[in-house]
Amino acid sequence: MDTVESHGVRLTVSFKSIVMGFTNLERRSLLQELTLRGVRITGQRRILVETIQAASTHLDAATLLDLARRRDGRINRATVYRTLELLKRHRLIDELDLMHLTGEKHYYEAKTTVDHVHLACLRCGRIEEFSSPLFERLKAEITRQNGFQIVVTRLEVGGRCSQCGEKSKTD
Amino acid sequence: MDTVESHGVRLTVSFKSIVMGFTNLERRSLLQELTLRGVRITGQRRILVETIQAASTHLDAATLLDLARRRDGRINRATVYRTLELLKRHRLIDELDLMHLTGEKHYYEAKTTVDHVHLACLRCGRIEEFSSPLFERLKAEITRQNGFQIVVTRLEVGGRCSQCGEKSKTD
DNA sequence: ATTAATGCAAAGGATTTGCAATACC
DNA sequence: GGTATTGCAAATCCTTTGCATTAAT
Repeated sequence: MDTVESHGVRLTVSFKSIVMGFTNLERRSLLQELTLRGVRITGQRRILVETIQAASTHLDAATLLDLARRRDGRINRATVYRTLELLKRHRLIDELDLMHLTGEKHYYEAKTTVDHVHLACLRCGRIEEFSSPLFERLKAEITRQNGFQIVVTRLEVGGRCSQCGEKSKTD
Repeated sequence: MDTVESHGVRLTVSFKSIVMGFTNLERRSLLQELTLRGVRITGQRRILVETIQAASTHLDAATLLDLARRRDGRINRATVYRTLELLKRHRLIDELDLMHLTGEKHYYEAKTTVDHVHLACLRCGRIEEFSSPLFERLKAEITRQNGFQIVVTRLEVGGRCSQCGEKSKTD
């Protein structure tokens, strides 16, 4: 169990045991938390939020728009950006660059209950996720040593994934 | 002494002890390392590189252009971006977002010999730098557990600096 | 003489915005 | 009816590119 505070609302959430990998990380329930915060859920907003929640990869704004339009063709790009802004403001999604592997766009994902690292393979583009108690300890140290109250973290690592590392030995 | 790999070339380079204005992190000598790599140093390139090296803050492209133009008014924006690209390719500078505190631009700094964290105060915009053995341990763990060869890391943390944290108690 | 670096202006990609139209309570 | 959300198109911000010119070896 743990306590999270955001916008003056204090929530108690339970953590599941987490190893690693995109799907194994426990994620926030976006609609539920928006409702708790008294945010109105309109038809389009619901579709966008559900699309992010259901995503099995990190979505950029254009992909999110595409996916959402399969459910409602009227959804506009501006609404996508405005909804992302809303979710960011409420700290329900994280914004990533994924080391700019593909241009300057951003990627989004439902926040996980425990922060995690993104490992971006500079060769094949594969993204791995990794959470670790060491990361939590580092955060605690930052708070303690700098008197810095952490709100959001973003740790991205670029390099060679294990597969590409193997391959390159015979390149 | 340290070993660096870039573009398939492995170099052993010596680091000079450089103390910068904003922290006491030791930074790479950009001109020296470019020379070691056989990169031609033209007049404009020298100015741009020296400007980055001498900077006491994280520079965005527009600011770098401004500063460099005080030394040579002919320097063009395209040259700035091309030089930054060159330095990135050689892993001599790090590219930062600083949590997008001010728009979508990037910030650049001469690489430090030891990776560090950027703490961005979401309230006052202050940037603090922080390096820690725990960060090194986390990196080692990433390599060990995922078989991931780290080339570059970027850890940015957003929140409240100690000053703003104090203030907000009486807001 | 050949190759690399630069200037210029235009294009490009991602995101934001002003305002009118629409949906929600 | 009044407020919040959305569509549309244009604007904006940051970065990149094509091509002609200039500099470097």
